[in-house]
Amino acid sequence: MVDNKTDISQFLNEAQLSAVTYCDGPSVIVAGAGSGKTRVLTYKIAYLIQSGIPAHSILALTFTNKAANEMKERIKQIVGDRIAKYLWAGTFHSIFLRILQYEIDYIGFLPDFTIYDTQDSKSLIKNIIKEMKLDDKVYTSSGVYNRISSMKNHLITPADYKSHREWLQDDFHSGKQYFADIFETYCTRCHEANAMDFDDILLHTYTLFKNNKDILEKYQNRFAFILVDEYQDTNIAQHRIISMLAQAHHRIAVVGDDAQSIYSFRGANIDNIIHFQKSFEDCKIFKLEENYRSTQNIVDAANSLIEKNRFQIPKKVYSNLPKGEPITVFSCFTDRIEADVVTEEIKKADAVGIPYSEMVVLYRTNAQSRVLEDALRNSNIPYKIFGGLSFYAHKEIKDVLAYMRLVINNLDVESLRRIINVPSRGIGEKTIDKLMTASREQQISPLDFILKIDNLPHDFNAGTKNKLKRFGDIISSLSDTYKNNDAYQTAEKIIKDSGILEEYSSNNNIENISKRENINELLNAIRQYCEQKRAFGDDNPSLADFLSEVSLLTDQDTDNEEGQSKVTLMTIHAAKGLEFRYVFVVGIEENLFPSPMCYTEPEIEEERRLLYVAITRAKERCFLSYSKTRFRWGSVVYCTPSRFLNDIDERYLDVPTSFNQYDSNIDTFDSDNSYRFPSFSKQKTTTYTTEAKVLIPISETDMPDGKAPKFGFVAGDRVMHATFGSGSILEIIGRGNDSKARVDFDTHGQKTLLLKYSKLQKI
DNA sequence: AAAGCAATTATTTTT
DNA sequence: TAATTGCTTT
Ligand SMILES: Nc1ncnc2c1ncn2[C@@H]1O[C@H](COP(=O)(O)OP(=O)(O)OP(=O)(O)O)[C@@H](O)[C@H]1O
Repeated sequence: MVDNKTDISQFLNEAQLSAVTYCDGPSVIVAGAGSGKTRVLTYKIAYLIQSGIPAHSILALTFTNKAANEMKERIKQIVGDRIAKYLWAGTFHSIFLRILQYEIDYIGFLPDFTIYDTQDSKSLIKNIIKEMKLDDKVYTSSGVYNRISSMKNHLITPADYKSHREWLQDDFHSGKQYFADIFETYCTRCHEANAMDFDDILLHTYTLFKNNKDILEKYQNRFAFILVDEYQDTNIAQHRIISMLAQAHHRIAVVGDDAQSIYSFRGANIDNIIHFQKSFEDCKIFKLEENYRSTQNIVDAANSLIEKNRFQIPKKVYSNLPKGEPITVFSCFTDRIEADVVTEEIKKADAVGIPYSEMVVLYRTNAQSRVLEDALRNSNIPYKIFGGLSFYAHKEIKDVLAYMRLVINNLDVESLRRIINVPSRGIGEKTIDKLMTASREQQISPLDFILKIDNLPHDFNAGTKNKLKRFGDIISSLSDTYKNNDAYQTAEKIIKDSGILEEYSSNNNIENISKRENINELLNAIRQYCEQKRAFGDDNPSLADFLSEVSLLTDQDTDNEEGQSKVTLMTIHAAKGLEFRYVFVVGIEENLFPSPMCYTEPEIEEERRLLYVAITRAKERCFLSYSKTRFRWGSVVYCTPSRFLNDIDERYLDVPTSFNQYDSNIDTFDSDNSYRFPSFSKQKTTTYTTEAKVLIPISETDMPDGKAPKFGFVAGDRVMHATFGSGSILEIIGRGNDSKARVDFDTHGQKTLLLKYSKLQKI
């Protein structure tokens, strides 16, 4: 190795090094968790650059943008900043979007097309179903959306669909004969609105390459080497595009682990990696067997779990790290106690010097985060949550973004629908429906119709017409602003002229303040974006670019590492590829994990893989817990331990002393469940019940009934309510979180209000 | 057209 | 529980 180059062999074991240096043809690494697959990919890129392949000729596809950036950072350290900068690294969606935007002349869309998110798509589908006067119980927007998405991920167009007799017959027999028509209309409408959904990004890339040989050749030549991480979670469309690109030179390296395939619900196809050899017959297969991440106990426990899957590529994974602690299992009486137990363990870990940022709590569904948050907050433990309601999912932010999208792309019907009456302009449902029909008759966009309304036939009354025209004027003048200004200036004017900020400035209640803060935060993000772009030499950062970046953010991408060290809360899906010293997996119960939506064996096996992924995120310690009761959909439900707990070899589990009087009761609920965890004979399990809670600090709200008068109101207090105005409290009904107040309002009479919602203020 | 209120009903993971 | 839908009143 030339001495001015970092010798990368020092960072790799033998097997890894041979995978890195093999460049004569296609290669695939199928290896277990923590064996260094991502590491191999990273160093392989560095190796390629060191061997003289320019960074701008290397395409690296990762599962999140964050992973791409981390990879880039590491490569910069090895080969230097200036070279690594030009590497093509990102998610499938973000890279392909860039290509589509660049090849805009060939894809039949106009520049600055909109990306519809799931909500937009579902809303469009809902409107189509309504227009076609179909039963929305038979055709649910989610059901239709999922089916359309699945079709697109299999590269099936409406025309293809309609030529498949079998599918049409199946639809007919299941009473959904109009699905094909909805599918077709949906695609037409998206195109008319100059919009693409997530799946279209892949689909249109595929068609672009398929229909334009010269363009395909251009990218085949540009990408002299292609590398893909997490290949087990690619779908058919992605696999086909990658195959096309690599067809010319066969310089492709993919890595993955079939045991970690957890995204089949959005089209991921495990066969892509299992049968990679079919697409590239000369492909070389590498195996990595040593896990560098986790202790032996964690690796062995995970292996014993995944062994129970019938469909898998058998593989060895071992660890040479210390044996470590066994995996601890907690049995808890309620979900709240479970959260307290986890909180306690987090405190203990903190006390022995584990930083919060090295701890993660993983769960199956986002809804489970609530109890955990409460427990952590009560103990003043800093935490951050991924997923669920992200910043960009807030109503006020989505509204502002919709304005931006409409201003950028005047054809974007979904955005127009969303904000034509936000803030309230007296344009209601009837008017919108009429506008849609009329504009479709004229074959122009609704906005265009409004702008030309004086010269077009219509039956709006003068008042409504003026309201529409005023809205049209706002948008068209903002569109002019957009053409001549940068992202920040445009955004600022949109927020002002749309009237959104004003709407939330009318009164200073807590919600309005937080909405204003959010809007300002959005402005800040845009300003930062502009500064960043300018630093990279882009003089005129456009709002459109900001929007497309934002629409393809993954949950992990929204992490900003500044500030204090925090415990992470996320779903297992979101934790893909990450690692933490301490991992807590909660809610390992039947009807939750595995999800009650899974019936078939392949579905159950995917859930098992999900637990495998969860456990293998842990470096040092892993805690699994389940609860015997859980608060769900407003009532208490009884739960039994997940069958997966029985799949893990006892030898690697630490299940401390059992005592628990509740077992006998609860067991009667599921006497037919042969998998039941506490059922295996001398299995010892600690159940944390309220009685056992001496071990656990009892929070104020968890006390049986001595709940503090949480809201601090007593009869006789004078109070103020946002809508009813001032009044006097007549009595307080109940205690604690669910207490109500009967209030005699000066102008609105008597009302009974739940204190936790009513936001009463003492005056 | 909009706001307020009562009734209903859904239950997973995400680019 | 929370979000949505449908109904009633202004
Ligand atoms: N040869 C090695 N020497 C030291 N550490 C290593 C080596 N190989 C991998 N590691 C470390 O092991 C951990 C797991 O590596 P990596 O994330 O690349 O594995 P992976 O196979 O991609 O895992 P997963 O499939 O779970 O995402 C990382 O912390 C990495 O730094």
